[in-house]
Amino acid sequence: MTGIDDVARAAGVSAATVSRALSGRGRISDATRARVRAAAADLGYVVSAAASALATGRAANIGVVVPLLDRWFFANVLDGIASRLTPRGYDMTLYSMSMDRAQRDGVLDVSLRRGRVDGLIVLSLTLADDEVDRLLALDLPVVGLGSTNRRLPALRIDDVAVARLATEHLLALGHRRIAHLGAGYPGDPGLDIPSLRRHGFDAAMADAGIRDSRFVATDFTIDGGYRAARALLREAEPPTAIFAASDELAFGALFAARDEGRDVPRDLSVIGVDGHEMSDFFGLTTIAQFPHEQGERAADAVLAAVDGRTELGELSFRLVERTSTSAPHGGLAEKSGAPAP
Amino acid sequence: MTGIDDVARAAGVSAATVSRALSGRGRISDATRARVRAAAADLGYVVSAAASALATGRAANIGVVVPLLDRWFFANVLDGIASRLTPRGYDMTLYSMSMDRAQRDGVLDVSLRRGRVDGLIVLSLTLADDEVDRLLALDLPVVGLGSTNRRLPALRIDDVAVARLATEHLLALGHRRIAHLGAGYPGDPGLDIPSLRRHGFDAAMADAGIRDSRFVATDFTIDGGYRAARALLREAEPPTAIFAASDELAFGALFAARDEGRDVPRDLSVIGVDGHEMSDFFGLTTIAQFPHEQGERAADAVLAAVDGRTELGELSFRLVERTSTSAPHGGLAEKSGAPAP
DNA sequence: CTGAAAGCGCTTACAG
DNA sequence: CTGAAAGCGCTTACAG
Repeated sequence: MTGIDDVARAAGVSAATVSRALSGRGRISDATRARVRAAAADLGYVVSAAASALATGRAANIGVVVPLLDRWFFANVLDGIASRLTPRGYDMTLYSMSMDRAQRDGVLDVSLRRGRVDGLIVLSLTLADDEVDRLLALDLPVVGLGSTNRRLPALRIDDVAVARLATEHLLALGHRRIAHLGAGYPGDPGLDIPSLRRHGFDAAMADAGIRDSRFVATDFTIDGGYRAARALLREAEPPTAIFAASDELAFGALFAARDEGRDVPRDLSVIGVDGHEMSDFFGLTTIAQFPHEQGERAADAVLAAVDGRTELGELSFRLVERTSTSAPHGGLAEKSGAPAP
Repeated sequence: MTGIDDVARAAGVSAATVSRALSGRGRISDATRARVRAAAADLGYVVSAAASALATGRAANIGVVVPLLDRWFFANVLDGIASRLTPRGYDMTLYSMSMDRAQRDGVLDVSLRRGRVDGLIVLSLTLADDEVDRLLALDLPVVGLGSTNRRLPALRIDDVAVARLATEHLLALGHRRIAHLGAGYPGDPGLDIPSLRRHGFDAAMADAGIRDSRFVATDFTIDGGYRAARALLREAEPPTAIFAASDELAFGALFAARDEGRDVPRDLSVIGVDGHEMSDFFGLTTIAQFPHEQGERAADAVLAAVDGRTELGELSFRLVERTSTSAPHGGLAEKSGAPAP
């Protein structure tokens, strides 16, 4: 590998000068800088990550803690993060926090303590309290995204408002028997995303004077949504509308409706959350959020944090109406307000 | 940060001994090793990645070059890779090769030359010839996966056989008017995956004595499949079956059939390639491959390559029949061989 | 503006 | 089996 001394020799200067010319730090004459850069480009020299990291204490690398790596939402966030990190010379190292206890411990107690990263973006939804402690003890700038825990500095969406918006959309259409598909974590303080969405749902229903709302906890997968919705549709008095806490859950509900012979939206309205790339094909009404942009903002935020600045804030969302929601079939009597279309 | 000297002091030995005790390299007494490890655990000491990399020349990190980061297939491969790397103490750094020329150059000429990784897994489908040159010039162990270029050592699936299997499935059902949805790269040597699949398709059709097969090039997305299939279905003599080169293309074809009022499989049979997590819900017949397992094998292969060993080989695939394929409607006359079911 | 030299935190021949 | 010391390839006060 060609090293800094090779470049110094080629440019007729010292290694110190090469370092200054390439990093842009310290004073150096324009002529020298140009000569050194030309020599470096010529030799295809690139500063060694390890040596530079050791000397400066900066790794030029951001760690991203991800939950399972295989969900659509996270793939898009990652792409957004990469798009902002690369141009600024940062690499991105992934740390997968699976369900396996030993694995999680390894990430928290070993991998992340190797000093390989300057900052962390945490995408993991479900961190135990002691895991948050250990994350914070790393003493690394951290930015949570979609984070469940209030103790983590994070970029957040107003999940209560998201759920309210979705529920009120259904209520405005005239639905009264509305079921919510989400998740429930035992022993949770109730401030995680699924809980917040459930709160928003409950609040909207309460405001509408409806007491008997249904909630079903399942996992955030198509299959989870499928099983939960299928069970609901087989009840004596099935809901006329489902508010699913994610688009993937909603897809499952759509497939369930199909397999139970229900027409959407005539027999069942379905609304999701995410703005999944496939939601348009399903005609799914959803509360869209923007994962790619969220990734970009998270990247900017960690980089700011690495420089000692704070750059957090709220993330945006938007109702996207499509064909999976309408007034309940034969339910005009239930509908207060606007006349049927 | 607690360093090696802190541990040495705590254990009453030298830094050299601590290093040996923790790395497992070099001879050391069991008692000393145990004492040192206890002290390290006690202090929460973890070897600095930068210092260790600089001293040994090994980064304990594998780079993964990915195309866009937002396709289902790659997300699963990544998960598979991570599952094998982490337990062996390796981290995984992602390098996104987008469509942007400057970005790709940055990855090849700068990021990957920083010495941050010991080996590379290349998932990128479309590398130009000079990009492969530069990749090879890195002088790093490389393992391609789903790789387009024959000059890259890679784990491969027999794409010609995959396409043959899919096409022959359709032929065996009695289809004659079969269209293939794939991709075409201009100026390509014809050994990339889409081309190989097309070759397999052509060969199977030729063997069946069919000369007028249709091929449509589009991009490997749901939307690409949707647009291509929709156009096909509007032709005067639409195909009775579509072989899509990926499940996402196939999903698009399924949505197109729906929007054109065609029943699947009565009016149109559709077969894909991948075994996408949603294919089951769509009832999509497909040639399944196993991305998670492929990721695991790729990880094992780079790690072997880092140690100077070669561990490549062929990847497996399997026909999974579901409800999107059947004999063509009213097409029994066309069917040669077995009687109708 | 530029160079010599110390130092970043480990690892590993080399001695013993 | 263990320690002292050189060295990995940079960066950055410190002089000049």
